[in-house]
Amino acid sequence: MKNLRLKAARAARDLSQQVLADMVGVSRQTINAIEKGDYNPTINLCIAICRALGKTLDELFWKQ
Amino acid sequence: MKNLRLKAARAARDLSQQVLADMVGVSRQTINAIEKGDYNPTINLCIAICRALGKTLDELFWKQ
DNA sequence: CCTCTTTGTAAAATATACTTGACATAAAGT
DNA sequence: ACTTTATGTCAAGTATATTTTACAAAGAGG
Repeated sequence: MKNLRLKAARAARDLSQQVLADMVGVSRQTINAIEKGDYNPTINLCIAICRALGKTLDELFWKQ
Repeated sequence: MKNLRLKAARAARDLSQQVLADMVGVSRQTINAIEKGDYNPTINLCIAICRALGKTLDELFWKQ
């Protein structure tokens, strides 16, 4: 399923997928795939994304 | 660096690495490596571990 | 002692996260 | 019209997460 919380948090900071990808050191396609929900990123990448967006793991990646 | 919060949470529930590994569907070595801090598990595995131990991502995997 | 459980560790193989390069589309600006 | 930016998607390759098999050491209990 899509990760809309991530998409929203990125939008709230007005960052493109490309810019966020550069900030965390991965390719744009990786960010796109995570938002699309295709796969299963590593925890270190999730943490880097959270830091870039000023959120925590629970806020962006925890599934109730 | 070691993940001592994970080790402590597992100890608090009196689970061996093997039993936790079975609960979340990975090998014992994978749990051992995560506690040892060798590597970088996927987010879905982290979530499964959190569920098994009654913790959240922030409690076990967030780095301040 | 002996056995069983737990943990630590290692090497080789397999599955999959992630990259690179590319193409398509839609929206915004000139 | 043309260009630029943002997003979506795909296929082939590379890096690495995870498995399997195996061995060693320490502690608990019989």
